[in-house]
Amino acid sequence: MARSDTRYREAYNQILTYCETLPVAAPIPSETRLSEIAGVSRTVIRRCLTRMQELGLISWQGRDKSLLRAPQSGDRIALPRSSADKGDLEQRFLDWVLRFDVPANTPLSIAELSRNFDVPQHDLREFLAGLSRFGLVSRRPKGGWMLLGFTKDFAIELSDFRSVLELNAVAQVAEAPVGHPVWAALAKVRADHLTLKTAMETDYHEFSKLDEQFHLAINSVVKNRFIAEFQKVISLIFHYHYMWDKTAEKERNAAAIDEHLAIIDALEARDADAARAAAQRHLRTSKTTLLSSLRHHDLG
Amino acid sequence: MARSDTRYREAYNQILTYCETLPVAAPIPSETRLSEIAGVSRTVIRRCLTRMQELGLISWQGRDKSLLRAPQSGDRIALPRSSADKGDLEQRFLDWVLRFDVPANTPLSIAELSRNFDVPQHDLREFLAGLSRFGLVSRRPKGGWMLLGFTKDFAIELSDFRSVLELNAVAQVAEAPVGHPVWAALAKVRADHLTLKTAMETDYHEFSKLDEQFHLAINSVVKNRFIAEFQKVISLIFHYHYMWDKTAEKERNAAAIDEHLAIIDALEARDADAARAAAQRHLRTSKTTLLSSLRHHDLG
DNA sequence: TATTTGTTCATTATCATAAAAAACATTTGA
DNA sequence: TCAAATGTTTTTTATGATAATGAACAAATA
Repeated sequence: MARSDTRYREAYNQILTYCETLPVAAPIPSETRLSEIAGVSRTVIRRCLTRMQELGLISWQGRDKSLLRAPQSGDRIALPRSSADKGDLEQRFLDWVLRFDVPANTPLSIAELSRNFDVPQHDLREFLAGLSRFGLVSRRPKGGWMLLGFTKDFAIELSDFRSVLELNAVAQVAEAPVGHPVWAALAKVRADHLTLKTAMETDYHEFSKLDEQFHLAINSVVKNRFIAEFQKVISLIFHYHYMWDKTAEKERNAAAIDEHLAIIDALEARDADAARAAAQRHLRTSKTTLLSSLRHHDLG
Repeated sequence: MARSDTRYREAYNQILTYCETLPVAAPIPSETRLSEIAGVSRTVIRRCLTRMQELGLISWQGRDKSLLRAPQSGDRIALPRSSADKGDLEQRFLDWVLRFDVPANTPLSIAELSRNFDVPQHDLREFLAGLSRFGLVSRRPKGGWMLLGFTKDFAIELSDFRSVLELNAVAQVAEAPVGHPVWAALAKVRADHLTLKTAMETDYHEFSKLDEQFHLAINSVVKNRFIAEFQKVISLIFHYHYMWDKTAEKERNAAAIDEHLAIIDALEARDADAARAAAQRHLRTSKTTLLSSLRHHDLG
């Protein structure tokens, strides 16, 4: 069959809502005007008008259209149960991969994913095509898709790439002018880190959020669509791995807090070299953690 | 309708080719074995065998299959005219965008592109979905796609990102061990640069190739799938823009040669700081050139 | 002459479905 | 008997056809 008429249904209800604001017998705006109101083409509007005429809601002859009676809830048209949000797909997909430890080189079934995520097959294909640009999935020779990550090589390369991006960000922060919002953000981050440090014994698992907050602040100075796109994926992957890897979590987090603070210290002192060195130390730790979390998976 | 049977047709011909190596009356291998030979599933193989039986090429009963006569060219099955190569699409698309100066914010018609590039609509959608990860295209609110690049902002961000990647590469080259192949490559690049320099008056347009060669050599030390993926797109874009922007080409190229040589000098001296500084100078020139070529387009 | 509607044409999103793959069950013969 | 082959069923994928939508143009109105 052909495409769904969801657009028409939504437009129809929207036009009804608009008509509710009109008094009975009021003239109805032009088709072009209505199409602007509903954000659809005139074709759809004419379909709406036809139905309204059939229901006796309006009179319509040439360019004379007027409301015959106030629309009622029964006049509305049912919307097909909307499938799950498409924009959310990335998060849910990575969540699935990491939470269930989907191993590298797993064949991905579009049909199955489509069912599980409640998303049309072609949307999934589009999504996977996007991920293949990040080297996370690829097409298989006999058709279908395959999950490539998370091998050791993948983790190493991802970490290295992240380092390149973050060191660049740190360098830019060090050169940010005094009034730049990043300084306020970092001051807040520092305070939150110190607060958590005093309550470390009990709240150490809260660190995950702080980590995100810290890296977000640092990277906020970099206004670059390419970097931003990658950061999204990178931070998701690191974030999830930290979440699920529970070995020595408290010690790990305590160390990370100190590393973060060292970076902030150097930045606030406008010491670019020291900041770079501190960031390098921190990124090396991160890399080690990510790799060891993979090793656990391999063994388990 | 449904998917094409190209796979079957190709497999069939391939099996025929295999059978040509067999003597008449020879037994034919198992279905599983044949499926390995042709690289398809048993379903396809059985379809092939059925046809071969119908043509009287083989006898087939249960697991007894044997060749009745040598296959002839007339036994082969016609292949549908294969549409243009899919892997080549990226190059051709960028070529089209840059060669015809498709302006930013142009709506892209899948139908039209599909005709022009001789590629199924589905494949184009997948391709564009991939590009949207690079911020080159995006989906439009009312459906369809739109070309976003090449605005000034896009060029700036692309250049900046390229700088981040290349400076990282240069730093890694500076630390490469003596026996690393990059040194031989750079020596060759240096020699080629010097050769061109002497013939600059007439052959200055040959520089484009050298530029590619130079940046390829530098980036070859970076083994990283993410960076590699981006470099592909970046180098294509820079490459094409240089090709089409003819203003002051000779002077531009002469200056670039000296900049390249300065970088190589510093690298061979293992002076990382000097190499970084030289690379930064060169990248700044590149950025300026890219931006000015955009400005010309805006005016023309 | 600027809007509005009527009409036609082009494009997109979506689905049904044949082709292909994969999984499972049965048979065969050493 | 059991591994390998075939027979059968189920699942998945790729892809053309097509209704829904958008867009362009022509005619009409006021």
